[in-house]
Amino acid sequence: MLKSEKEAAETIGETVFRRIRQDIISGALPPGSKIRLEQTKERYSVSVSTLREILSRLTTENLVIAEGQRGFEVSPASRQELLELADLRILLESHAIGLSFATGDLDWEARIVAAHHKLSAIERQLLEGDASRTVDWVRYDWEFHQALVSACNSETLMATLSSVFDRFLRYHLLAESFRGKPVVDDHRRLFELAMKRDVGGARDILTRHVRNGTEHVLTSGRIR
Amino acid sequence: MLKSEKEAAETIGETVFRRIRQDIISGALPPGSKIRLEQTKERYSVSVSTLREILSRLTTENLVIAEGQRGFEVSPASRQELLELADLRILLESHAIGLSFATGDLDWEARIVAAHHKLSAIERQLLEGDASRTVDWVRYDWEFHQALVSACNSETLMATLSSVFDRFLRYHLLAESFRGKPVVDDHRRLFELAMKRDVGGARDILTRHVRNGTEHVLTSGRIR
DNA sequence: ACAGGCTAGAATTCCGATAATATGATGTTT
DNA sequence: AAACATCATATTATCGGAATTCTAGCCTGT
Repeated sequence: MLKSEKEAAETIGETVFRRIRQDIISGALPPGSKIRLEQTKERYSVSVSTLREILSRLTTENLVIAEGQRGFEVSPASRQELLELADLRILLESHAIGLSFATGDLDWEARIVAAHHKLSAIERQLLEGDASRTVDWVRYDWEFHQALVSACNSETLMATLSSVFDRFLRYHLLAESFRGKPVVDDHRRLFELAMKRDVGGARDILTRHVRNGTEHVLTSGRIR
Repeated sequence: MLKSEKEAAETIGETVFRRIRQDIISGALPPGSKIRLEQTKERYSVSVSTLREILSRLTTENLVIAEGQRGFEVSPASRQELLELADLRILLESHAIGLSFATGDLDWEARIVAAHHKLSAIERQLLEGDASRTVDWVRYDWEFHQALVSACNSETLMATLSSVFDRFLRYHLLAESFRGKPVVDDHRRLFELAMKRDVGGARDILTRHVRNGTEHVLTSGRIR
């Protein structure tokens, strides 16, 4: 988890991988759209081989679909998948919260305090109408939720949750609207409950948080 | 040449992907071992590009690790990961059992009956000492557990569970020994509880089932 | 020993070629 | 007009090889 010194060995594939993944999650590459290799390799300035490598990777976490001899396409968005992801996120994150709250030490608390501080600062700006910070908000939101579970002591759980979270996030970014004050309140409550190590309470808030978010995305009407 | 139709839709990459994945799970490619591209591409008769594509895919589910400019290696096995996988399997499969038991119809019951029939037939042979069937047992075991959750109605959950299951299975195959009668009894109980739609009971058995399996692997002494 | 540099081997990336397949247009039959 | 066959074009899947960069083992001189 310490990634200090030897970060220099970044390969092109790795970099572009993150870029494409980001573009899918953010909606820059819209759901269901065909990914033509010649065209896309220009866009990201990589060769076909490297591009295929990247797209292949993304198929494993279902952000991209590879069909027989028909190439790749961005995984389509469906109401059904959104509901499944919401369910899974609640399951995984609730579990992780239980583990994390039980063993978190002072460093863990500090991470949460810090993450919530940044998050709520951005949220204040958002509520005041400064929409330019939504990109930051997305990152800080994830970092806050990650901080909450960061003491769960299971790489595997964190990785799985992370993938589910990102795929869930894609639907929110497709809906293109910040849910507003209820979200901010949820985060504050989660923060307080974490400090009190109230697992049950946190789980309840989280569950509502995710379900309301899902509802919000669905009623925004951009998902079929 | 004539094209054999059913098989034509499969790409080489797909085929070899499954083969390599299988070889990792079965231990033919041992944990922690370096994967030299030139050498490995011979072994599976594919080009470097295709091989890299495949290995990249496997990194996403943590069966292979790609390190900076240092190539690929089979993900090492650790006591810690085994415990994490066990935990995650219990979490996911218990949840899926809840969903599945609630909505399973007659077809679902039939799938379980069929799967358990096959599984127990193999297990009888195994108990009588016919070790030649372990490969089949592994498949039928998974098919039985899959049948149990097959009515959970969540592709995402099934896919996640499937990956966790396989990675968990790798540890069992490394331990190289069938646990014997307790496993058979667990399966019979799970079968009966499924027919009775007893979610709580099934979850209890499953939890014990997985924990005992983990214990068995750990005491077999092949994992550091 | 050991620091530094050299070198053989690997990995990464790109490119061009080829065969197989899909797509779309065109024309023909019913 | 709908269904079907045929063919040209576009795209994919795969391969082998070349250029570049990085790694790791080895050598050498101190």
